[in-house]
Amino acid sequence: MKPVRTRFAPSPTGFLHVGGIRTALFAWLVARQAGGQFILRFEDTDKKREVEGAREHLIKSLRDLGLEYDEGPDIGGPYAPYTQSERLESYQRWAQRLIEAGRAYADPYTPEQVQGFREAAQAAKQPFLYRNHRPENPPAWDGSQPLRFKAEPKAYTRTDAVMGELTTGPEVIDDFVLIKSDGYPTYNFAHIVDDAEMEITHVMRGQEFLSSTPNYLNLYEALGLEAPILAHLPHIMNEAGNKKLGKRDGAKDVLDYIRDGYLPEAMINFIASMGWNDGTEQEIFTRDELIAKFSLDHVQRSGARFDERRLEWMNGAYIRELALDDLFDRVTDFWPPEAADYDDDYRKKVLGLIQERLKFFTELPQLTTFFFADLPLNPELIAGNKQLKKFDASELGNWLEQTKASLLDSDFSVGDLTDRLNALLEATGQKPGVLFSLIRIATTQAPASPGLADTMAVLGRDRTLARIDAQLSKL
RNA sequence: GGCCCCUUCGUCUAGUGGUCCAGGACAUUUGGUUCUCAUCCAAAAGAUCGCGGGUUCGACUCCCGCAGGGGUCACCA
Repeated sequence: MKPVRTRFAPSPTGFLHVGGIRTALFAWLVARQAGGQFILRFEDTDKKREVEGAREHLIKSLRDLGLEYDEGPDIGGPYAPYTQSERLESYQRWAQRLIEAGRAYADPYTPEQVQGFREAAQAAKQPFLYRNHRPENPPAWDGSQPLRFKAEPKAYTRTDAVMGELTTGPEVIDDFVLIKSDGYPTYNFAHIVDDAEMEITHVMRGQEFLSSTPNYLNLYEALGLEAPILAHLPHIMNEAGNKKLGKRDGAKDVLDYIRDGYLPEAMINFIASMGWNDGTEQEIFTRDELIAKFSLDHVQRSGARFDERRLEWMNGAYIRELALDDLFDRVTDFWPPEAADYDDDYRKKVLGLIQERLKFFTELPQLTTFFFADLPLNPELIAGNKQLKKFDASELGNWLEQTKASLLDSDFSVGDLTDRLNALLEATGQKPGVLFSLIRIATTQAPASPGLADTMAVLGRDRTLARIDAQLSKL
């Protein structure tokens, strides 16, 4: 049996959003599961649309998400080059065969003429078919005109690895352009040649190619090639669910998610779960589990909406499972500037306290700044607290004084702090909802914070007492 | 407009003729976990399985029609 070889073949026209990365992911999973190869190929046959820096960006996206490829433009491989603009002789060679077999011909019309045909068809509410205008005696192809495929329209019934059995009639088969007048092949031609030469066994691509597939099948036959296994993936829709996710309406670059502190493994898990599941109730899959359990025939046929809240939940779930040291290494670039003055040991203690609250890393500053710097006193925290606003300043001040007195000779271990806090409850006769709220606000000035004793233990005696004093002076 | 594909809780989905008056997860709501936020635990609410016909003893599951949505009809991929 032939080794499984899959490819991801983007055009360097921009960044990768979740839809694009999912296509890459599924292809990667199929290859890894079979112990085969995953290949990156650049389809840069439209020079007008090319975007500067897109290649590097695409490569970085795959790398950062851990979708390593075995052959590609930057690392080479046995079928190099992996960039279509460097493979022009191949396309010429295959095109020549087609011409000799009478299956390709020069398009004698001007673009305006073809556009005229198209508009006429549109006006008549008919689909446009170039072959209705197929020239009887086309000129010899000299490279200055587009080279067109001479199709042999027929019906097809084929099996798609995801969509199942698909049927179309001859009316969808047309004479499409093989090689453009600028000398570059079209996607339609180039991908077929490349996939064949690179011995690709499975083609994963978006559903938008479903309707052109019969044309490709016709070309495979003309070329004497066997078509690879085809898998058309349903679209990922935008949040409103009314169209396929696209860069135009705000689809985010996957690298932006990484920059915001989403974990690659969570991204991968989440993206895989849009349109695929293993038939059980499992939601969280490690990379290795995905590789082991993935199957194209469990891929959904309908489109899925992209729900960022679910991604947040999953990322938080992954963060919680991380060993503290691992998490610490990953958040290096996300600390608030105030943290610069503190050593790793202190930061790690802080991180340990907020780990279960963190959904993505850019939240780190809002969750931790008060551990590193004194926040300005916020009177609203007390005035807006439904438990505390009932009491007047002298009562609150009195409790804070008692707290201070008790804390003075604490060793500030979590255990001792807890004991003293509990004793304070007795001494003041107040409920934790009142006393602890007051102390928590005084010592953090933050709307939310980890447990009181834990927080004070990390803050330490000097800072805790100073903050209580500060609160006292402003009651 | 032609052709193709799709259609289960708000969202992601399980479900391949009976075990489904439909299960899980996210989100939402409520309660508990000595304060807040979060975690965790428990619970609630949430889908007449797009609609209408068949087939069958029996259909979310099979067939037909319709509707809605998406895609495609480029010298873009």
